[in-house]
Amino acid sequence: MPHPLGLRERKKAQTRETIVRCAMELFAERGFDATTIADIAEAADIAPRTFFGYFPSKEAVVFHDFEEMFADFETRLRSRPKDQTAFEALRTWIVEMITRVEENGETAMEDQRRCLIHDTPSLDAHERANMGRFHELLTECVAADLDVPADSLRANMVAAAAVAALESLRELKDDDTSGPEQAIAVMDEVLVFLVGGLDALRATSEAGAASD
Amino acid sequence: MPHPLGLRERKKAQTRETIVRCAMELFAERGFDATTIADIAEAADIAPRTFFGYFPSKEAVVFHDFEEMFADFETRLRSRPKDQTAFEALRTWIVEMITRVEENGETAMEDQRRCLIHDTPSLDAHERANMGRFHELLTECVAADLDVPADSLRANMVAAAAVAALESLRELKDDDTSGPEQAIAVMDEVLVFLVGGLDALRATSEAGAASD
DNA sequence: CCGTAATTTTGCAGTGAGTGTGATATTCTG
DNA sequence: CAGAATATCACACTCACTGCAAAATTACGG
Repeated sequence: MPHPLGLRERKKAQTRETIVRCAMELFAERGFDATTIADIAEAADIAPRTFFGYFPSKEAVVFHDFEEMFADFETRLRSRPKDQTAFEALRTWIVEMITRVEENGETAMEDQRRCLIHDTPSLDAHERANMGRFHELLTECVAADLDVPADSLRANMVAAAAVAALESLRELKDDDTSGPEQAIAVMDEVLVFLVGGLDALRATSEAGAASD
Repeated sequence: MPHPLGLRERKKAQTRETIVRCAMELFAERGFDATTIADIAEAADIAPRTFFGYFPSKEAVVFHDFEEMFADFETRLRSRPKDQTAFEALRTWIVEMITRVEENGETAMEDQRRCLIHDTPSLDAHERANMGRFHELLTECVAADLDVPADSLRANMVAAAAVAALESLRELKDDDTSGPEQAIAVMDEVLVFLVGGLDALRATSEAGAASD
């Protein structure tokens, strides 16, 4: 048993990577909309029909690692120790994510991808849908932390601010030498904001209850 | 001069309304994806090609009033009195919007539209892109209010929470007899949260500056 | 090493959104 | 009512994406 995976699995993984690499190169060269499936297939040396055996749509190539990433986050979030808040879990995860990207020297690639997404409307919409999933998941867990219903406004706001910070981190990264330090600083700032806001809400609701 | 608008303009407006009405009926009956442009064209008694003279895409029909709405909000926001915050302008606008919809008895139609958007991925993505425009605009104006750069984290968070409230309002509306009162209550809660959060940030930055 | 079953790749035909173009019909202007 | 402006339409096209069945590839038992 010399191989951890059979020939089939290895070839599939390899083809998938080839598709991603070729597609991203073409997108960078001539833009997302100006690149056809046929172009990608030719560059990756596969039949156009085969592309759809690997990805359900052209957009999916750009977000090829999202499902994995999201699943990882969800697992960590749901299996976090009882004394850890959802926000803390998010912070830890983000720091690890950034560290990993920098270790692998993928910063340039990530930047390029962000630009592509930013100036292609259909990709931008897709990205927002992805962020929406983060938002939903976070709302649910934040609600549990705060011991309020999952559709409550404050859980929703807290999650929204956290997601905003996440987006803000992406834009910040190409500014200068980032490292995880800046991310930590940002998340700390968010935490102060959220705790302050929640305290204020608690204060007014207590005052309201006292005056009743 | 018996007519405020020429025959042409009137006919165009009428056709546009017919398209919207027919399309929304079909969407409600058989779903968005199961309805083709050809179906809509037949129902509205126009040529399929003519549809695209009125709307750039099938999705655009569902959001037929967004551009107008957004432009209205932007105007109000940018021309608001100097002593009014962006958040106050948002609150006023929302209350007017809700009041108008209820006066016209369009609540049922709005609900139906929300459902359609919610369970059609492509529409959901489009909706999120629209909300993104609100977010950007609000971020810019909130930043001006707070006297911080437009790409600063706190302006972004404040705007994100405000947008979250906006979304939260839509889901809340079909619960029971809503009226503008609930919207006002929600916005007040958001305001408490935001002010509390911002105060906390100010407090820590002052403490940090003092300890330096 | 070989046959066969499982799986992957591929070609082909088709649906549906959206665009460019030029002809035809309608409305506006003088 | 003639002619300019504009709206509608038919036609042909590109491209994303799907279903299907044949062909190629890989895995496995003997």
